[in-house]
Amino acid sequence: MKASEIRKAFLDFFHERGHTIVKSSSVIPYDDPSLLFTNAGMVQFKRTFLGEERRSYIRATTSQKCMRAGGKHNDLENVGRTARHHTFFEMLGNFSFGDYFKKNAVEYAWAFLTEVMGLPKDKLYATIHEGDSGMKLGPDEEAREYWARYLPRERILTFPTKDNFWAMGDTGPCGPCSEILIDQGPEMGCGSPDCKPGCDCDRYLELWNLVFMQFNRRDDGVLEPLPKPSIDTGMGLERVAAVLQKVPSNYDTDLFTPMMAKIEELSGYRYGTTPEKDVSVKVIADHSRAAAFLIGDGALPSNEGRGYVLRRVIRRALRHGRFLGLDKPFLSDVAVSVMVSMQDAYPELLENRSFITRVIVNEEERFNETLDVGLRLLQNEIRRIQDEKADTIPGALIFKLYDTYGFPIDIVTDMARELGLKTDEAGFGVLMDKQREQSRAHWKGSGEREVSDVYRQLSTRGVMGGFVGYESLEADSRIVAMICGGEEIGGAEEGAEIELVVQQTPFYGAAGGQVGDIGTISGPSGRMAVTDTIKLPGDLIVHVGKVESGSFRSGDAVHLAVDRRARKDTELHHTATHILHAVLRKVLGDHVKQAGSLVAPDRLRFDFTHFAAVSPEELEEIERLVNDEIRENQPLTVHVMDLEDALKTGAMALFEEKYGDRVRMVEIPGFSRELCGGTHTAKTGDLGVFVILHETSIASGVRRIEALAGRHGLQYVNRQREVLQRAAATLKVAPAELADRVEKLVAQERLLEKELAALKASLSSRRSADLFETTADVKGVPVLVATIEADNPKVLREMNDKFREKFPSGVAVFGAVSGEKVFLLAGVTQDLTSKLHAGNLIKEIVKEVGGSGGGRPDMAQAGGNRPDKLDDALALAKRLISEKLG
RNA sequence: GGGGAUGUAGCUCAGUUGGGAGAGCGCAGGCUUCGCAAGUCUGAGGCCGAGGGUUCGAAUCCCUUCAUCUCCA
Repeated sequence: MKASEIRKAFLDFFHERGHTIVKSSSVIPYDDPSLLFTNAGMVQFKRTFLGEERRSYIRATTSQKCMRAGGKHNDLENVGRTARHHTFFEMLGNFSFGDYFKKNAVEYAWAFLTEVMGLPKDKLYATIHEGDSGMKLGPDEEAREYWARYLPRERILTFPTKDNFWAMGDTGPCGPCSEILIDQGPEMGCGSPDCKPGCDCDRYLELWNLVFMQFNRRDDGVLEPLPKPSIDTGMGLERVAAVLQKVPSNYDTDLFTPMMAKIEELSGYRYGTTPEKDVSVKVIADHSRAAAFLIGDGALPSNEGRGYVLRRVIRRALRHGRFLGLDKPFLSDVAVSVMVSMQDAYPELLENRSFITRVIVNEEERFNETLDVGLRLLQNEIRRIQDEKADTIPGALIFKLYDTYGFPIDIVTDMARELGLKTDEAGFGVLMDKQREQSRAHWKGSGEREVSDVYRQLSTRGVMGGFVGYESLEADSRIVAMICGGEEIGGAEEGAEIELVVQQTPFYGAAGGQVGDIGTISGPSGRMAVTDTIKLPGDLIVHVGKVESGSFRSGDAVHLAVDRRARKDTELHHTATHILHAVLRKVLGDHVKQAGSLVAPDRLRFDFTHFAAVSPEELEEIERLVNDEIRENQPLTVHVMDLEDALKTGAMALFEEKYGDRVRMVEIPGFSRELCGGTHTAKTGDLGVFVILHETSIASGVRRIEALAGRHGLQYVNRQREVLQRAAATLKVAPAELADRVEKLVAQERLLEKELAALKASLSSRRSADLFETTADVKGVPVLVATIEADNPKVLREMNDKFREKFPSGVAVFGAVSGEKVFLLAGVTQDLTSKLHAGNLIKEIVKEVGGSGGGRPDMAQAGGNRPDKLDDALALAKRLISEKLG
């Protein structure tokens, strides 16, 4: 049975049993900063399980894209070395949100595995939680009884908390779980005499984990039963496929063979001939899948967070490619085979083909740069080691190369072997462990987003403000909650800064780049200025502001009025953003994708993926095309429809948006279709004008355009004109001639500067010539000690230079007064420094003027703050010089 | 989240108890050449990432911050 058939059979099976088939969410969980990646099927339902979000269904089934790299679940280094470890994988799951519980979960799982998949009943085992005295829990007898309907009791095993109890965090939903294992026979096992279910080897393979979400763990650790227990299950597609296709490793399933074949083709290596090289093939196959999916879902290689994991995955694959003798860019080719083999289930990959391959190729090039830098350092160090007649590359060096410069260890060992050197890998290991230890010690846990408890409780209570702001900018409603300083309050007086939730509101809560509305809320006895509106998970719209006059009480009837002008200006910029997005794709190419956006009343900012700077010509064309579209004055239409239907129309959907089942599609007929929850103008002509302010780089592969529309656009143009007119008026020319005139002036100025410099030079050389006339002869050495005019030390240095030009051998001491400060400089030509050290000399004489200084033997500077004593200092200099030269 | 490293001319980099901002390549011009390459001479080009502090004086020391690279979690 092909993996794609298994995936489909699973979803169909649960669909027939009343489950809604839900699309896999992005592997990047944009609305959950506590998670690096989606690592299980339940991630997209987390808030539903917590009761903070309601869905239109109570049973769901998914095939979820998942990623695990690092952390407790998966060590990157294991990937490729075992039959089961992956970075990217697909998780099949069925979910019940307070609907069915253990009985059906067990029944469904059993029926699917034995009847649909046709697995042998006598080879299956089930495990249950054995209980935990610490949690005051007995064995999960309920689950045992349901399993006993299908399995003999000796094949129902009990496992302790660490294996069979699941929790989302230290507090919150948790419960026992139950796993289904299959005995694949002794030939798949480790051969150990005490091999039994639970053994780490592949004989008794864990197939499916059923989580019985039964309790809520309170802050004090007490487990209280949930009123509506839920079900969350997960079965790795790669595993089931391996079992059903009767192959020893996930890598032998049809999920991986296309990539494996591609790697064989590119490298000429035959899989199965050398165990170490097989590992490399598997690593590349796995990582190319992960890279393709991550980039497809909007991740880009970077130096932190998710992007860094992506970068590492790509680089690991490249390194393993090297082991197979692949030295030219190859990974994008393998990634294409991922896209092709996955096109039925995930067509979006192939649609993004040019973008994904480009990102990978780009990263291959950057990696080569990293290698070059490391290689240069390594070669320098090796030369030093050989000079010192040592024979070992120290662990500290290997560590530094790896830790600081990202230079792979295996390249170091390779080079060492070629040169007959040893490598201190033990020393490296020690430092590596230390680094790990240090990081772990400082680990403060994942930073769960600060949605304060108050709001969590509110959404649990079912409080959510309905949004009516698409149709109207004013509404009457009632206060359902007031919050101040993170606490729910019953009322607030004048001057209080509060947050307010009402039953329905015309205020748009910041989302999708569009900023929150401002405006006023008036009640029976008070008025509040709303300075921001935010939207929290669970569609909770919160008005932030200050009570301007009077007071408010929870439950008050209120009138809400959005600031019209600000909202209208914001809408212009939002519509402008859509037009810009479409135009960018037209001018620059389909690889352009929104990577961030800010829509404010006074400006818009649009970040997008693109690999080069946008040329001035392109920018001009972009600006022109946007304005053309504005003049078309097309009406915008908004359709509310099912997500699936919307996607079928080819509407643009963004990575970072989490869409509900019903979405708004904003359309400019024949020009742009985007899924968007924001607010827009009625017609494109409302924008009036569109002006690009500038285009910059914000990260590798990501560009940013800032622009203005409407009255702010006009204002900007006006301001430019004012500047132009002012400048033109100052120069008394017509604006059109300004540029020419400025160029002329600059040329003239340069000329004048040169003349001035020449004049100054001749003047000072005449002065210095006069000055140098006063040079004394001390024991045959020209010595000049003089006060000159200078307002900075640089003049003294120049004077010293001139002195040296005139006297190839000599001593000069210059002093100057500038305000409250004194500058001193002593110059001694090289041939005399053995007799007289300029630094020592200056240190002596500067004491007279109350300062300090120093320098080299041939040149030293100092400064003090007693100008009246300068003559004393110079007199001292003369004495000292005579002494030294004598 | 924790560590390490790097920001100096258009590019690649050097810059030694804190004491004149440099090299190579590239660029412009002169010489040479029928022309080009090469050679040679001359020249332009730097808030030494940003902001504070210490100091007579900071590219250099201290603090803060930004960007980039990299390892660990």
